[in-house]
Amino acid sequence: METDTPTRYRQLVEHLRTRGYRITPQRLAILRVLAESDGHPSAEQVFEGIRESYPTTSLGTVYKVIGVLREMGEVLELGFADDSNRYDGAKPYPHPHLICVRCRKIMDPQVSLVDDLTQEVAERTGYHVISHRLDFYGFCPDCLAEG
Amino acid sequence: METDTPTRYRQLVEHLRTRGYRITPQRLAILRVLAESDGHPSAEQVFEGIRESYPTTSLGTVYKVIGVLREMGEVLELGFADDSNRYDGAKPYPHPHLICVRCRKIMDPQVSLVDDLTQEVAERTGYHVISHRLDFYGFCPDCLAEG
DNA sequence: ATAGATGCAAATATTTTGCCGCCTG
DNA sequence: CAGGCGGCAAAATATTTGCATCTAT
Repeated sequence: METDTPTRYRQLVEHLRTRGYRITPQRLAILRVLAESDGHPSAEQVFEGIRESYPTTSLGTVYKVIGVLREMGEVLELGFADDSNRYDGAKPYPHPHLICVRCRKIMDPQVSLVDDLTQEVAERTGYHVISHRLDFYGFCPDCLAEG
Repeated sequence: METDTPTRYRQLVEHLRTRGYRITPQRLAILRVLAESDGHPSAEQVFEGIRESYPTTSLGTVYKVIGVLREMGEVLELGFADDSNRYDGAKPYPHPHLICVRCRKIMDPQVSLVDDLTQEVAERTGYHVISHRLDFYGFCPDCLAEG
């Protein structure tokens, strides 16, 4: 049910190639970070993660590649009012997020009621619901322990 | 259970006064727009709404007043990745939103399962959940009819 | 060989901040 | 009348775009 990191990485490369995009070292480095990250990195964080393996890549290129992946539906973009955008290339479909207000960690909770809630919204309003963005804010167990 | 517009307007004025903030014509105009709007206006839209009644107010002042209200918890800020931020001064507590992807209208669906979902998230993760942001995207009935 | 990608820098858009004169309390 | 507030403009931040050069195919 969960796609593992190496598989997801190869998947992303393959999808780009299939669509006729060129496979460059910069793109491979960016794809690896996006496939590996479970922490929902910002563009800046992807950029940092690439400096180690491929130091000459520019931030502009990171944005351009993310833009392509976003249009392809291979990356989920999470916008925040205060922070910069965060990206999820591991699970690019809508799913709930749980954000620690203290350490800013973002995790994916496993929940069963999402479909029920979505259906309730659709039935009560007459909308044709096609997507969602469900964020919960709170304190993670680690931060609760630390006080 | 719903606070009507005039009541909410007086409430906002009173809350500002109580906290020691000065009541100026500009602030009254901004508060009226925020209390009246059910459409979740942007700062720019609040600014436009004020030009009619109080043409000399500046956009900077709109941002400053919204900033004060946000810190007081009297306005809910909704950030979007692509769009500018939207503000809800009528119901400044967390609640689900339903956003039409065609006409960009934002409405508040009436749902019962939100608390259940929140509790499920908390129980399954050990987080202490304190807030949420629940957005559903789709086509509103009007846009469905128009094709 | 060539269309497309990179890198750099300038442009854009939104929100925040600084400062001075004015008005509320 | 004193300190907060409004208006204006500059600054700060995040992202997009333009263009010359380079490279994957």
